[in-house]
Amino acid sequence: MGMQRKPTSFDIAQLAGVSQPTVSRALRGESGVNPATRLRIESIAKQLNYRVDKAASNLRTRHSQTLALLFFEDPTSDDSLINPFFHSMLGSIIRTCAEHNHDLLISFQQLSSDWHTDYEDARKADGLILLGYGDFELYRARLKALQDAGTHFVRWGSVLAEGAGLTIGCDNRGGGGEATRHLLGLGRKKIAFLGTASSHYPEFHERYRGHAEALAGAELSADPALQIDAITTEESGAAAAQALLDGGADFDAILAASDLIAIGAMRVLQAAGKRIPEDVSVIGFDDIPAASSASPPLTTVMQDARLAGRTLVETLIGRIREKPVGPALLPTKLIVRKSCGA
Amino acid sequence: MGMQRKPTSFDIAQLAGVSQPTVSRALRGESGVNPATRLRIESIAKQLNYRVDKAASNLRTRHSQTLALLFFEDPTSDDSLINPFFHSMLGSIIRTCAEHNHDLLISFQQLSSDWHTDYEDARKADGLILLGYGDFELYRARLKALQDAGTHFVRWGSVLAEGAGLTIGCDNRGGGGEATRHLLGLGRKKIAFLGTASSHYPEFHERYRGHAEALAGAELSADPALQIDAITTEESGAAAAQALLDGGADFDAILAASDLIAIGAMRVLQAAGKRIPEDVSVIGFDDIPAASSASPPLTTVMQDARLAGRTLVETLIGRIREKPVGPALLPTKLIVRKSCGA
DNA sequence: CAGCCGCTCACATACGTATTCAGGCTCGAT
DNA sequence: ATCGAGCCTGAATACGTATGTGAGCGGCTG
Repeated sequence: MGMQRKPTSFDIAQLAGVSQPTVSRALRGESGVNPATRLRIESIAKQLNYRVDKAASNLRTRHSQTLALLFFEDPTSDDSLINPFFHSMLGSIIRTCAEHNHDLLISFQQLSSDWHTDYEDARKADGLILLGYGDFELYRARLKALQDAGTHFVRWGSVLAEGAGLTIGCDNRGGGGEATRHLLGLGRKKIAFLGTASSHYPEFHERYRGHAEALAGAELSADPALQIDAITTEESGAAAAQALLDGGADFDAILAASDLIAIGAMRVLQAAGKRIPEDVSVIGFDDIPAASSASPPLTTVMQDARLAGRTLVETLIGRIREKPVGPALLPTKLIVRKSCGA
Repeated sequence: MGMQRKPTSFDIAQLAGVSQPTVSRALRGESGVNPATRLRIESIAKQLNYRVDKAASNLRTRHSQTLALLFFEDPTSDDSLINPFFHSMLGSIIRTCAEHNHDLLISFQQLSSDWHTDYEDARKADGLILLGYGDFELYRARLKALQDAGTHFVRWGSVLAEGAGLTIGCDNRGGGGEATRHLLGLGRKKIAFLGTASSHYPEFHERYRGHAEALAGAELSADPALQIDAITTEESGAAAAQALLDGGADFDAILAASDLIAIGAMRVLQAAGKRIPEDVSVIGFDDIPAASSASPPLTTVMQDARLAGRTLVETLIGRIREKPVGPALLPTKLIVRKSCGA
């Protein structure tokens, strides 16, 4: 009842009439412990509500059974916090960690901080999951440093872009291509792409590349005037759409590099009197929850966030255990809703 | 470059020509260390990329500088994962933890598991943050056990409902009242309440109570036929609205116990040909992101999720440090949008 | 009967840090 | 020169667990 000292394996040992190492072995299910002894120890442990002291255990074993999830963020947005696409991934990561008996630490990181040494070096975690969009060139050096330090980590991003570390990502190129072919199939020929196409943003870059390849496959070519930079926020999408309108170029469809961009763009287009999908077909990317409740409901290239989270965790754990693991390219799926006019 | 052993405070001591305790003192900023010595030690530490071993430090100090965030969930929903209202709270919790130099563990919990002994007893965390809706009666015994065990914890919930532990919550009663008075002010008199009003769900119960009190203040009384149970999902809201329609009772407004309920209900009402807000005014609760992008944009009672997260963390840390902290009742704010017809 | 093996267990120790205690040093005052 | 008062520092130790090593014991083989 009162503020007793937390029971230790020594306490149990004494009560069970054995030594502390035997308690440790028994509770960890090691073989070579007499079944009767084990049972006695387990019973006493349960009765005392004993828990292995994680700190002591970590110190002795030199690992923590803990993964750290690091979100990288724009220092600018102090409010939106987590990109909605990562929300469902987060849930899946949490679940998968629990399945594998790992704890999960979570934190935000500025690209500029010295996160690359803060977790595994301090033995807070056995491995790192890196999440977040942002200028890839800012990561590159850090990733290299991480790898040189022998840190275990996986990241969500562009699998094709060369770069240090184990990367899990979806088939951005294939997804971009499929979306564009769908628009072409609807008879659209002047397709704008909203999203930064620079290689500094490899995922968007690949989506754009798939888009351009699909155009080429239809004997068309990507019009530079129809590509407008945007990062993955509604505001940026709205700004891009406005820029597109202001530019005066003719277009009958939009492929947005993310759903947030698409939603922001639709808002601006509708405010400008464009009907969706009659005047302009719109397709997004990600399939965040807001996509299906947008008006009109947004056709989009789905990334399987649940599979993504699971793959990240299991790949990381595999790597920690020195198993042979490699990067993974996850499939995308076109979800057809009203916004493209199918 | 290679797989060197991780440097320890002994390594630094040797290089600096001092003893290990001096290194520990210097790096922890303890007073009573010669400034020159301290500088030398700090320089060597930085050069070796030294990090204090958290496991050893935790073992020695007997605390972990870590908080654990426990989400309680319906075992049923394996997909939606986290209630959207908690998303922004999560971001704020992560940030506030970082500000106070605490790490954050996060996990999902089934109400039935033995979570109440898994974290602080194992010294994984110094304190617990409990989040989640659910039948309060299922918590009650566990909370009592937690408190009896001397565990440090705070929970988000109904501040008014008696129960063990330190609770932070918003003014559900006041918010419910304000929403209903607003509807009355618009001339609505037959206001339905969608949400479980039972005391098993204290937060909804209080919102309902505020609603009923506001009606009483206008010489009206709450019609039992206009209260329909619902939990905080869109599906449940849709089902409740359908039940309301099927029940045949006349109504000209809806106060939903959460935004998700409101959004689900609006969908059903609109499908049934009701115009919002012309035929039915709708007000939600929470102000999740989807509220402002619903059609029509949803009037709602905002809970300040950012303040909530910050308050939870700071209260918990205060409690861990044995400072005088108490429960907190956070203010709500009515956000008027189109759905109520103001 | 000697030697061996398998089964259980206890002894000793290591993990890396933080903290208590005591001692050496410098400096100024007498 | 002596002494006390700080100021720094080092030696010793504890935190609780996991693991390498070896001991006792009974049974078995040759």
